[in-house]
Amino acid sequence: MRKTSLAQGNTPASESTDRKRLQMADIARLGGVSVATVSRALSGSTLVNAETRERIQQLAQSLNYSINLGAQNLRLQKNLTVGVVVPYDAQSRQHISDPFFLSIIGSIADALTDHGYDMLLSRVDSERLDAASQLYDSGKVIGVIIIGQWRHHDQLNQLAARNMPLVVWGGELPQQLYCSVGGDNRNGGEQATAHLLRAGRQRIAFLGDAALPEVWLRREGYLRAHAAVGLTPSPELEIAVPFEPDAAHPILERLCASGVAFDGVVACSDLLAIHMVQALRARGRSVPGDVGVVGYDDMPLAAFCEPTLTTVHQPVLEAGAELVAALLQLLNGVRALPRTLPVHIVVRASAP
Amino acid sequence: MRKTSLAQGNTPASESTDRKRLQMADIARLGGVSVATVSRALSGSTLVNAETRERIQQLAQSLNYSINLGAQNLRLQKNLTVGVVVPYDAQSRQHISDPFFLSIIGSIADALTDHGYDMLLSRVDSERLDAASQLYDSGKVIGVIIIGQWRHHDQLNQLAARNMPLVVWGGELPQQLYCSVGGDNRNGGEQATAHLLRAGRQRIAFLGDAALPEVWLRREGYLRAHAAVGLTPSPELEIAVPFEPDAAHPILERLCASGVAFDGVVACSDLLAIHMVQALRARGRSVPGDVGVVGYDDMPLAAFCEPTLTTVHQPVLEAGAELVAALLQLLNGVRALPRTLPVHIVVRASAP
DNA sequence: ATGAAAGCGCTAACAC
DNA sequence: GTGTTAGCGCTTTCAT
Repeated sequence: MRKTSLAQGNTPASESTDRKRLQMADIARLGGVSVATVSRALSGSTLVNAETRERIQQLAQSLNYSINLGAQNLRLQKNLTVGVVVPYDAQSRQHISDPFFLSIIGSIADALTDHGYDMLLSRVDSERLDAASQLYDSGKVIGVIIIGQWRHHDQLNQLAARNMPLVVWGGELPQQLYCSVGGDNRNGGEQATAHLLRAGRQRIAFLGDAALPEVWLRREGYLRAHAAVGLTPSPELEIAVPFEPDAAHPILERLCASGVAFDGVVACSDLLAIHMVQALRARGRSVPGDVGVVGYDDMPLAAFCEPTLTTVHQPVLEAGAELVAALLQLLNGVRALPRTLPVHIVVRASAP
Repeated sequence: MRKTSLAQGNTPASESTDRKRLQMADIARLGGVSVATVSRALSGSTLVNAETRERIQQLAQSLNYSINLGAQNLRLQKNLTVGVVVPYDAQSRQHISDPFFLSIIGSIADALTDHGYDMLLSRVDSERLDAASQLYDSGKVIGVIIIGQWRHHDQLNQLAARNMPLVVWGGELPQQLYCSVGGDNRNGGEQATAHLLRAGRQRIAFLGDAALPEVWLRREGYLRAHAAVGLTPSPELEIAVPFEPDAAHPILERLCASGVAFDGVVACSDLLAIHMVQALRARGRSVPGDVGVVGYDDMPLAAFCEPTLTTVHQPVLEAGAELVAALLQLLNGVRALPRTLPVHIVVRASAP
């Protein structure tokens, strides 16, 4: 055990060069006071003489000293770091790339910053969402925001049951123990579908993996919109497509080649919509002439694609704010109810 | 001072409900051994009896116990968290929204995850990049990656001088004390400009804020490409435009309305390029007919815009990996040299 | 108004 | 092989 109580000893191992970090004992020595006084001075305590306080603060500042937050947190049992978990697809080891995901991360970062929290960005296997608990159990973060429910509503429920503060971006499901915040997927799916039906389209394909709750809900909207006009869509029009473009593309091409007839498409992301347009045009079918395509998310570039995308707008900025607000509630021991944010269709060229 | 050495006391304040966190003492008590043994067992030490080790590990696992990393880090003087700083524009308080930025965050997240590091995402005022040092001084992170140099090469140099492990995404500048990783901006600007010149365009506008080093370098390429064919671009063709679309748009419109003649545009981001196309078309000028437009970044959607964008491709995935690799080098006490990654133009419809 | 000392949850040197 | 104990950098009670 090293004896030097002052931070003079070279930091061992790992920190190879002499990156000795300044600590309170150093400030105390230099200021000719005790660590206790430094601690009080830096926290602005009135217990310490105003003149001394001032002097110590200056000293610390001039040396770029910052209180070691690890130690402070340990002592104070506090922590201002929130974990934001972005699942990745284990099979494809796909990178975070969907513009919508990235936007929402940005908006969460902003909201957390506004409230003085730090954001620890973490990736976990989408099949093991419960791995997120490690962040919490190890005390690294005080709560977690997970982007998307993926296929594991069950795991999310278990996490919440362990009473880890948790908010999930996704759909509101029956018997849900965790707090979710999400767009109104059912209504979004319905609006998208109804829009196509109103335009006289009859055979509308649905692109998305209904094993994901959000997609499942959109599909319900899709069915409901059909029912509202006395139709039942043919099952062959429901195509299970993952969100990852690379994995999705061949499936879309197969669909176009399959001979299954359709004149409308409801895609569960703008990215899917764009790839669908590509696949269709590659086989000589026009959009929106032969087929009307509606996307989902209204990503920033949706208005600049070719064709400009008709799509269901999700309120990204509000999403970040709401996710964070809900988590803060939980941290205050207040029960946070799931929240469904309104969505609306934006009509552009891909499905006028 | 609370006396209970076992974690039975309710956690005070902030944690309102009884979210008492399990700790080593609890496992020790339940396992009928000392904390030291638990510590050794969980670290897989062979000093402890194999059977006991096994038993303690099971016990901990079954209770979802995870070692408190704050305490462990304090004791071990280690830390596996890297700060990733995304500056924001103070005036506009713009959100992170440029797809290129978001992509690079994603690629850094992946690279850090691959190396077992956590990523703390933090936003700072782009006029106070030196605020990033607080992350380091407070021991929250062991090193920092800053996205972009913005207007403060000087502040970055100061940070590096304090010998904080720092890597910056941006251009390589003379007298640079910090390690930068970036695309070859000079060459990128040159390729973009040369491409337009080759197509017979004569008056080429340059869109970007040359106060930013990366833009400055691209502008050098722009000038060099002109020089190579014996031209000197008119100064009125250099337009100082910020990256933020909302701030940029009016400037672009003013340019189009100004009567300044031009038949080509080199934009410093794809987003700017797209907005430029909009502004031009709004005034009845065609792209690429009347004006050829080249973007920068080759964001994922560049191939799907209208018109599809001719643009300078930046290697995003490689960028994340290189940034992280450089930081790891620094952490190992190895000097990391600035690195300039090759870029190449991708020719699409906006400037064939 | 200031300092000495205990302890936040953990690890490791030193006993036995 | 296991327990006892000191101490990582900080805050706060208690004594002065």
